[in-house]
Amino acid sequence: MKLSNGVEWALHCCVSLSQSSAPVPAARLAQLHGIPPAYLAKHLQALSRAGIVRSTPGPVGGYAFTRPPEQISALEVVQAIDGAQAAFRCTEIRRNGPLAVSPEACVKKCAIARAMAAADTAWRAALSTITVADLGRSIDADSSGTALHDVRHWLSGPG
Amino acid sequence: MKLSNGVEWALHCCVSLSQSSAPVPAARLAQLHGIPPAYLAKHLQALSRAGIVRSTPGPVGGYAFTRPPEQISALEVVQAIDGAQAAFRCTEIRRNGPLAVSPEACVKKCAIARAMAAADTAWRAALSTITVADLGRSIDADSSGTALHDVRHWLSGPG
DNA sequence: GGGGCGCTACTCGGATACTGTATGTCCGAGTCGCAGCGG
DNA sequence: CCGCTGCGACTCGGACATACAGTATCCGAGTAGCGCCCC
Repeated sequence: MKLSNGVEWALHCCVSLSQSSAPVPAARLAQLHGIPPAYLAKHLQALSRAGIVRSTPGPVGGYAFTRPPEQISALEVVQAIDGAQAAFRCTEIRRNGPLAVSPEACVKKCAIARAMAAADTAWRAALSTITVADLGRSIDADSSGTALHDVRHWLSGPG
Repeated sequence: MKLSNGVEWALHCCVSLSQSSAPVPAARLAQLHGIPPAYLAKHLQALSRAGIVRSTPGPVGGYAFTRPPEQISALEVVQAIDGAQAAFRCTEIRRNGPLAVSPEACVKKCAIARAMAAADTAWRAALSTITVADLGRSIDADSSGTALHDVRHWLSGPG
């Protein structure tokens, strides 16, 4: 099991975006984080499709939030990039082999799928309690309150 | 993010193994679940390397538990197949770009990595509370108490 | 008849191809700002 | 001097290659049981 690399990029970009009221181009976000611009654009498109950010074309365009960062959970960002489906997918092997379970008895998910689903729910619940604004505050605290200011200043500077 | 298919196979095989005191060959487990024998063998090797099962070569050989199923958690099985490392891996992009964080300030994991690690811990905690014996009991309850008996009987039957 | 030995069949284990997803890149469609021109 | 128009540059968006991990398979090494032969 491996989480797409774009998840990390998207979360960092969301924190950066929360520091700018004006739209920020994908290339500028990529430059800020030192990552491939074209590939980051692909992931930002996913955020756009998920309704987390809104894209604006044209010279002063870019990406901006559709809502305040307090209303955007880390779970939303992760699901936008990685998909909402659970990591574990039951292929119903209980219906195979000499002791196959009858289809009528399979209306209920099998115990193994239930256990994995419960773990998945716990994972998503943990992510849903954290907002982009929380992440920004934590990062700011780690840097003694300079990180967010620097980002804000850099984003407002010359392109 | 996608969990290997072998996780499902391994969990089902563990429940089946818990019903046999004698070693069970990989081919027989594959037949019971209707899955590719050669590929299942690969995953059983992983369980063996993790110390969950013990392999015995020879005509009456096969795989058997090293401990009672009450002492084997679903987390152990999942980690044996999928690896113990977390799904999210921080690539430290905060150290890139024009606002790179100094290496001395990176002794602490960044807030985003901490958030993802917390979610991962919740996921693993949920899995660690469930044992192979629990899974067997749940499956048995779903089938009104016939499933485990059938497996036990089938495994003791002719090969 | 009993013990030793060789053979056979069965098991696991790792090395070897193949497929699908994640990664990375590119170019085209659309849009806004700005400069130039006319009134 | 003001408004309109055309151009240009910049933006996103999806379509196109590549690398790696999961999937699937095979054959060789090792072991235990069984039958046979010898004593």
